Amino acid sequence: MSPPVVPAKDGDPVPAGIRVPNSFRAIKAEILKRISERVWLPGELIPGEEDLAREFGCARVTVNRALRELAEIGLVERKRRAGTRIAEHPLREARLEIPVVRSEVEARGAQYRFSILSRERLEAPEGIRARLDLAAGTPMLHVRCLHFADNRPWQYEDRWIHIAAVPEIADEPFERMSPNEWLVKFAPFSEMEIGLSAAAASREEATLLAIEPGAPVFLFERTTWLIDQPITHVRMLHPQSYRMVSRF
Amino acid sequence: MSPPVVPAKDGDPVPAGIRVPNSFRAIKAEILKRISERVWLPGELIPGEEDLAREFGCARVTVNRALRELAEIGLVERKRRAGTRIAEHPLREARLEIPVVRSEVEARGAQYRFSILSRERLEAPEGIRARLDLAAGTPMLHVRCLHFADNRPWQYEDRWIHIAAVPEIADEPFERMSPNEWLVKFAPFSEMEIGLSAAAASREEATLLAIEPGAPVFLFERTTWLIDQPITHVRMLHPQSYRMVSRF
DNA sequence: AATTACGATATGTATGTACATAATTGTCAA
DNA sequence: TTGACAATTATGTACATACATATCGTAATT
Repeated sequence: MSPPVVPAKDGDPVPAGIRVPNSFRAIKAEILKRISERVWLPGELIPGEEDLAREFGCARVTVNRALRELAEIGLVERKRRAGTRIAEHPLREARLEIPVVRSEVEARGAQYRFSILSRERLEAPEGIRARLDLAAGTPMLHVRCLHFADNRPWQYEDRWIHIAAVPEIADEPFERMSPNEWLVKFAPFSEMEIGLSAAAASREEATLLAIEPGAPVFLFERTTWLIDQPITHVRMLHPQSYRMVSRF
Repeated sequence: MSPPVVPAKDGDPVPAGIRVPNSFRAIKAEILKRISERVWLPGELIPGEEDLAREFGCARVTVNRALRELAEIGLVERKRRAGTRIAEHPLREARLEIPVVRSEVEARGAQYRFSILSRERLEAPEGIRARLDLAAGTPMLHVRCLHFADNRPWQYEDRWIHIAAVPEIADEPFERMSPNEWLVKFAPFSEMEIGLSAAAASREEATLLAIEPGAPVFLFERTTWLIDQPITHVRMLHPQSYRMVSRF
């Protein structure tokens, strides 16, 4: 079923006052419904904006917005001349919240504490520089930090910060706030790349995390930029017991 | 610096033809720039849409769209009456694409192949039942499957399917399509829970993935529901070389 | 003092219109 | 057959305008 969302007349200038607000949401919902009820099958071309607008009794722009937002979450695919079609592989995406370590630990009812292992200004190694697209000799801050939950190692953090992008950090001692928290608070970013993988703990990492060398660790890497200015690259290592969860 | 994005006259009906397209992107960029250059600091209230529209020489709706999209990625916070302010804690979330194994392998330029290790109808063990919230005795389909990239083991999949939720699957031999692909194609879901962790390969898993027992593996678990009907629970095991990436 | 009512205000959304842009299709010529 | 080039078309975006809605401050009421 698909009753017109708006009972408006057809093409005449609407006499102001009978507009139905929020209809782009209603249209979004209706389209979603048609997808889930298999009225429109994956891969199928759906009617054009003009047609849908006529069917729903609303403006084309309104349909446009509904479809645009559905395209954003990957449920439909749109191409100019070609039209809109239901995504073949509803390329679903999970939303992973990027947590502040402290909140994450505290959310589990554990006591949070961190300790700075090292903090030095130096040039980043080739690999890091390449990832951040920075020239040799760029001054960077290297901070290594251990996070605890109830005094048990929770995360080992190895971070490189592009000082020029966050000049205030040069004098930050990280006594009260971990680098993680500091950056979240004072260094906004617009782009981010994350990588998730499993790895075997090196001898040093194993010692720090109080596990056996070679034991599996969960590796979470993150690089962030503001516009195109690299900010920081961080490797976060968790012992095997860690589990990242997301539901939606 | 902030030259007006559009050189349009002030308030008179624009004589059609001198509009600047894409200006909402330009405005977005300009605002991002001001954030990154700390013209506007975190927590600060920025001018209203009306003001910005006047400054940029464009329509309020255009500024609205720019700001709306910035709010979507969490860089600014907007409240009616209260105005727009730069986000204090750009509490961001990463979007992890949930791929179809085959596409994922092929996207890396490798050749995809899978093989079914086992396929049996039986009752699920307690742990799985609990996770899916199903009663003892519920008939389920248990499928174990190995996915290859260029003939090297890529993923070991251990899946439980709630037959009542997807009755058509009872007779599916998975000869041409892997369970993963079949479900993606024919079993829509509305809710999903994913878990990411690192683990040590058991002897059996190690044999299947052609790695050493105890070697680190990347474990990706997923449970899906349609409304509140459980569909499937799957454990996907990747050898250490696997890396899940997301950028935006 | 606490509660309620109300007006002011910034953002939110809908509409008709106009033009922009990408991609497909058809046409014609080499 | 092929390559170049238009014509076509669906989506993409801009704008002026109008109304919707949430929420803050303030004034009136309890």
